[in-house]
Amino acid sequence: MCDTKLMTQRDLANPTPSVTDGRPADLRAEAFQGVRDARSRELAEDYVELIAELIHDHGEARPVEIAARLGVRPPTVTKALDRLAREGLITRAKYRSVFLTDEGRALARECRRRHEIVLRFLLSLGLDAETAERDAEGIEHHVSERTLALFAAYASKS
Amino acid sequence: MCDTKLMTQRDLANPTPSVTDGRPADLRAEAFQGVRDARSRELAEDYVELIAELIHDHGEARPVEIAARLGVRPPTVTKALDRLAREGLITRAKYRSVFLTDEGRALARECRRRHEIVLRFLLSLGLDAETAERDAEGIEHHVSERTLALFAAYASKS
DNA sequence: TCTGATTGTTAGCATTGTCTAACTTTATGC
DNA sequence: GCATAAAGTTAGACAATGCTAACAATCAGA
Ligand SMILES: [Mn+2]
Ligand SMILES: [Mn+2]
Ligand SMILES: [Mn+2]
Ligand SMILES: [Mn+2]
Repeated sequence: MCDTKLMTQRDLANPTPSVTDGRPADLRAEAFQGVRDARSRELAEDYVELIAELIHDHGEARPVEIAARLGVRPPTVTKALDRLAREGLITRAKYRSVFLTDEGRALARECRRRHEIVLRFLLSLGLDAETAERDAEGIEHHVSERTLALFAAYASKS
Repeated sequence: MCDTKLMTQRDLANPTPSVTDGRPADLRAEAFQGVRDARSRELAEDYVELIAELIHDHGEARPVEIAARLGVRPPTVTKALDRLAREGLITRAKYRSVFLTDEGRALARECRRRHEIVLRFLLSLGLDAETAERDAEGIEHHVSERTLALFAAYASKS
């Protein structure tokens, strides 16, 4: 009943399938896949970057401090650190502080570099420091090397 | 045994607790919380933006097409659409195409606007179209209104 | 050296977001 | 109109990411 104006399938059989605004749907899908990949790396990136920073500034990285900086609860950190250890980015012993592996250190350096380029770029655009830091924290995980190069060029030339 | 050089807790009691590079840890945590919030909205944003686009271009939004564009499997779309319906962003009936609610339409418009500003900005910086589209797809979810304004200004003035 | 405070882990729960396999419904083409 | 193809859903698995409550280990101070 009540067959109002519900459209049925294949209502408007499109002669040019899977193309929108010039780009094939394939490429769109690839873009989305890339974003999903980046999202899956975000957490590890923020953790190793923060751990490196804590080690640099305080000599060590303690879970309680990581939790405070990230704004999450300690058990969340425990679980995340277990994952990072499984992925070979950190080493740790129960109830001790956290260490970066060579791989973790390399990733941390890369993340820090990206973070700083993005942050400096936003600041050089005229953004206030707090908003810049907030936006950079999210954007940093989604900028390609190519974009990063343009950001760096703009920031240094301004 | 083997008590090598493992540091113990409170090794370097820091006199200035919870401050790094000038900003209180609180603000850092807020930034991370903001990124987590943004991440939790990403999926809904991409879906409603895509649904609006499909309705505009093809007259309707079918799950199979959504799946193809996003590069995910149909059951993933079914589940996601159920969530969107629960959140009041879309309406749908089994085996039928998807419709946006007023709220969904408003969100879609907002997302499209952000997407386009970010995209145009990246292009005006000199980025190639494909990379720009890829980066914009991720960045769009992490730009504040303030940053967006600067992006728009830069793009129009270049 | 106790002992209380702090730190960290474990257990268990919820949600999200992805998949495959199997099934159902709808559409298409003869 | 039926048979097959296409689209969509359901069921069930799994990993990630968060939480609280409860317990365990460590540290720090008297
Ligand atoms: Mn970040
Ligand atoms: Mn960062
Ligand atoms: Mn997007
Ligand atoms: Mn988008």
